[in-house]
This record gives sequence, structure tokens and C-alpha cells, in this order.
Amino acid sequence: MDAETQLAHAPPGTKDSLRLWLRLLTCATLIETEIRRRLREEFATTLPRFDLLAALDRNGEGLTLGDVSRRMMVSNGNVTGLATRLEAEGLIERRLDAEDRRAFRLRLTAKGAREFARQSRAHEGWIAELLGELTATERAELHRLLGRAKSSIRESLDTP
Amino acid sequence: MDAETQLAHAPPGTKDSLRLWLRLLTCATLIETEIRRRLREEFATTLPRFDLLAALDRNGEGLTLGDVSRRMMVSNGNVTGLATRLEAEGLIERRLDAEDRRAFRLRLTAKGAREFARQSRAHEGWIAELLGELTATERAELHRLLGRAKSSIRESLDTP
DNA sequence: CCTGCATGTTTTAAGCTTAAAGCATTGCGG
DNA sequence: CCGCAATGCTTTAAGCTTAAAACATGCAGG
Repeated sequence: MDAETQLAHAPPGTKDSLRLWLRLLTCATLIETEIRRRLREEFATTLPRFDLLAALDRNGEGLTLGDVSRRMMVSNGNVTGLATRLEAEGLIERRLDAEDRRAFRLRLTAKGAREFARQSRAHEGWIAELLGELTATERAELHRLLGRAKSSIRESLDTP
Repeated sequence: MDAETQLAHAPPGTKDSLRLWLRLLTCATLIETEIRRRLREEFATTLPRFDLLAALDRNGEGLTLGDVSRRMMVSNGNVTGLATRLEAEGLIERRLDAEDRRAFRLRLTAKGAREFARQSRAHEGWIAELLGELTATERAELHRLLGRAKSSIRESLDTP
């Protein structure tokens, strides 16, 4: 029994869901690859570094490594390494948390804030450019449907 | 000037595009993380291995490393390493290409084909489950709009 | 108080990923 | 036929990523 035949026997919607997922993944990969390339060429940095700076930029009071790990949806060991490198480059600083002696609090340095502002401005432009052929209506509708998809995924992850 | 103020001065649509991208990325990451987890737990394998087997499954006559690299949208050095590991596990085989002595041709072994059939069946089910709350209409519309997004991205990548 | 579980972080080993440099073969234009 | 750019693959160094194990601190209930 080949793949085609299997799909014919699968519950209705299986084939559609698979095609939808592959297209979603293609879009995400195309954008992500291009963003990584531009970050490297124009700012000699990487996407995870940019994402960590972005998280700190949105939280001026600082974040613990665990906070960052949850926001970025990556493992906490991962954040340890990223933070070590960014600290060595002088873009962020680690401070002992006054209230919890197990925790550090990460903050942008002045240099880090300046650097992120430059990168962030460029980043916004790149995304607007890549999605620029969509009309405002299409963007709104796509945003709404992706919200529905997100709900479906979270629901499915929470229930089992 | 803070991030909020900057966005207010950006061309119209910039803010929407950014939000759209973040939501798209969230959906892709949620699904991908779950698929990686299940491949590891249920089949002791990884997503790139699965993707390489899938590419070969769709092309019974075999693919060169370069073909695979283009289809998977990854570097060719990457495929070298993956193929080496999968060959060591007996799931694929490398054959000298009869027509081009620089190239190899990768094929699934019988064992690899059996193993991929099991994984593929499960994979379809996982995706259908994760996107199961969407109606057929929502899936179709989302697929269509992602097609528009894909065109916009490719257009933008091709023109500069 | 103290026991035990939860939380915050780091370390380790393994695998994935890339860009760049390098080697071999092909194929084309002169 | 010769030179040489294009193509196919591998190697290397660096960084990213994870799960699992380890260790410290916090906290709550007995």
C-alpha cells in the first residue's frame, strides 16, 4: 500500500492538514532563512541573539534566564550559552536578583540597547518588505486564521 | 524615541506585518517542537532524518545529495552528515551515479522504506490532530492565503 | 526545625546547521 | 585539445539546540 492509498483511507481532512502544514513551514523557513542571512551580513549577528535582545528590550526591568527561556520557547541550557556570549560582547549584563539568590536578572547594557535599536529598525523593514504584496485585508484575515490554528494546536497539546 | 513611537512613523502595514510574522512563527514553532518530540519518543529519530527519508520516499529512482539539499532547503554540507548517519544505520544507501562520476545517488533501503512508512503514518495523524479544530473551509482559506504570502516572499527575494 | 519537592541555573554529550575553503569531475568555448 | 568556469561533494570551525543529570536555593507542611 503506497502513501497515496493510505491517505485515501485516512480520516477526512488528513491530506489537507498535511498540505497546510507544509505550506506554513515553507513560509516560515523562507522568511527565517532570509532574516538570518541579513542579520549576519548587515549586523554580524544571529537570530537567537537578536531574539534574546528583543525579549530584554521589551522588559526594561530585566528578566531571569528562566523567563527568557519560556518567552523564546527554548531550553534553559540554551539561554545560559547565549547569555554568556552576549555578556562577553558587552550587550547585556547579569545582575544578582535581590529577592532570589538562585536567580540572575539579565538586562540590556546601554551599548546593547543602542545596537538592538538599529537591528530592530532594519528587521521591521525586512518583514514589511517580504510580506509587502499582501493587502491589508489579506494580512488581517491571515492573522485571524493563524490565531485559530494556534488555538487548535494549543488545545491539542493541552488535552492529552 | 521608543519602539512604539518608531512604529507609528513607519510605513503603514509595518506593524501588521510584524504581528503576522510573529504569529506565523509561533504556529510553526509549536508544531515543529511537538513533531520533534514525538519522533524522538516514538521512533528515536529526528526531524531532519525524517525529512531526508521523506524526500527519498517520494523519489524512488534516487536523489543526489545536491537534489536533497535543494529540496530540504539546507546546505549541502549538512546533507553529507545526515546521509552518513542514515547510511550507517542501514536506512539508506549511496550508489555511484552511472552518468556523473562526481555524484552519488541516495536511495531508501528496504529497511529504510519500512521504517519510513511507519513514521509517515504516525506523522500524518499528528498533524491532522494538531490542526483538527479548523473547519475544512478554514483550512482551505488558510492554505490559499499562505500561498499568497509565499508568492510575496519569493517575489521579494527574487527582485533585488 | 527539617524533610521533601519545586524552581533556577549550569554542565555535558550528541546532533544539527551554516559559511567558507578545498578537491574532483564535467562540459563548454576557443 | 586546453583552459577554466560550473557543478558535486566533503571538511572544518563555530555556533545553536536539546535532554538529562547535577547542584543550589526556596518554600511549605508536618
